[in-house]
Amino acid sequence: MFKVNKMTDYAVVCISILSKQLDGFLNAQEISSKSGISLFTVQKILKILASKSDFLVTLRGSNGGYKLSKPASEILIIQIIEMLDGPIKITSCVEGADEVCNCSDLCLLQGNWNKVNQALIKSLGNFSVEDLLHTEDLFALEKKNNYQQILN
Amino acid sequence: MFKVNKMTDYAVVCISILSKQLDGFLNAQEISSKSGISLFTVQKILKILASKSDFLVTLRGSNGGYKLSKPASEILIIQIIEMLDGPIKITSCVEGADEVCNCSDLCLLQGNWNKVNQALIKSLGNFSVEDLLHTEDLFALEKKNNYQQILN
DNA sequence: TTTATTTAGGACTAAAATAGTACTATATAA
DNA sequence: TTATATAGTACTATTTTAGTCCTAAATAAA
Repeated sequence: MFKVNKMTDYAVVCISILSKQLDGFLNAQEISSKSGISLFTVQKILKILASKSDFLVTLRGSNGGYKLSKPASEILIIQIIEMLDGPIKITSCVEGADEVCNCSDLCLLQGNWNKVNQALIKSLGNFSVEDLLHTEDLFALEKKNNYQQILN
Repeated sequence: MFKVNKMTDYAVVCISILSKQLDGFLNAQEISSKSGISLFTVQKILKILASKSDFLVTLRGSNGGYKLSKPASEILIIQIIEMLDGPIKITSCVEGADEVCNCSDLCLLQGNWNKVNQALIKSLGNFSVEDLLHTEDLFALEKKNNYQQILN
């Protein structure tokens, strides 16, 4: 199925919990308790985010843990997907894909999935973690984030 | 990684080969030869498409095979993805997903991935198989297919 | 300085999804 | 009647993802 992995889903949950913590650090155990996600999984995800992102501050030792250095509105869903799921490449025919296209030079479509891929990246780029915390009118959201900037 | 399966990719190749055949049927063996995709795989994909789609005509027996009943410009990529990959559900938290959300009532985001999912579906809905056969300017393509119909 | 605490990094195992192959039944044209 | 080609389904192998665990390093408090 066409989907991101569960880690990405969990990551968004962890980040939204952190976004509600305004002072001090939250440790992995606390995030696990608040989210219902297993401690092992929370640790794994936060380790990856801490090493790859620029929005997570960590502190070891007593009273240590994690905190955000940016508001949830500035953390994009697509960043999280790329950190936990790798780059967005809808098929192996997309430009820059690691694998060699199975159809080699017989493939009629070489490179053209790239158009679809670019459209998906643009779409995903419209959503921040904050956007997932509230139910808003979809059209209003897209118009605000996307259509205006492209058409102006 | 966030991607559709290889079957979808192969399917688009098969359909584009069929779209170039204006008269009569092409059988699985011929499509396999023209595409470089293994015969088993071609057979598997065309069987699925034939049973689920409304654009593929089949004929058994000598000189049988497959032909399209629609031009490639009327066959959408999203239809192929849904036939071979199942419905597009970016995470298990999306409305109508089979699985129960792992975070249960602790999940802050219940249902809100749906916004992202709808945006992806809208994006994918802009592309036909025909669109993948030619290299066009992406902006022109999106403007033609999408923005006008939404903003008018 | 020592100890308890907490993250960092990596390795390993289990589970799930995908890809690939094969077999039998059915339909069709020659 | 026979050769041909798809339909439907089942099975196996491979790959990917999810989940668990272990040791090292850093930090704060005792």
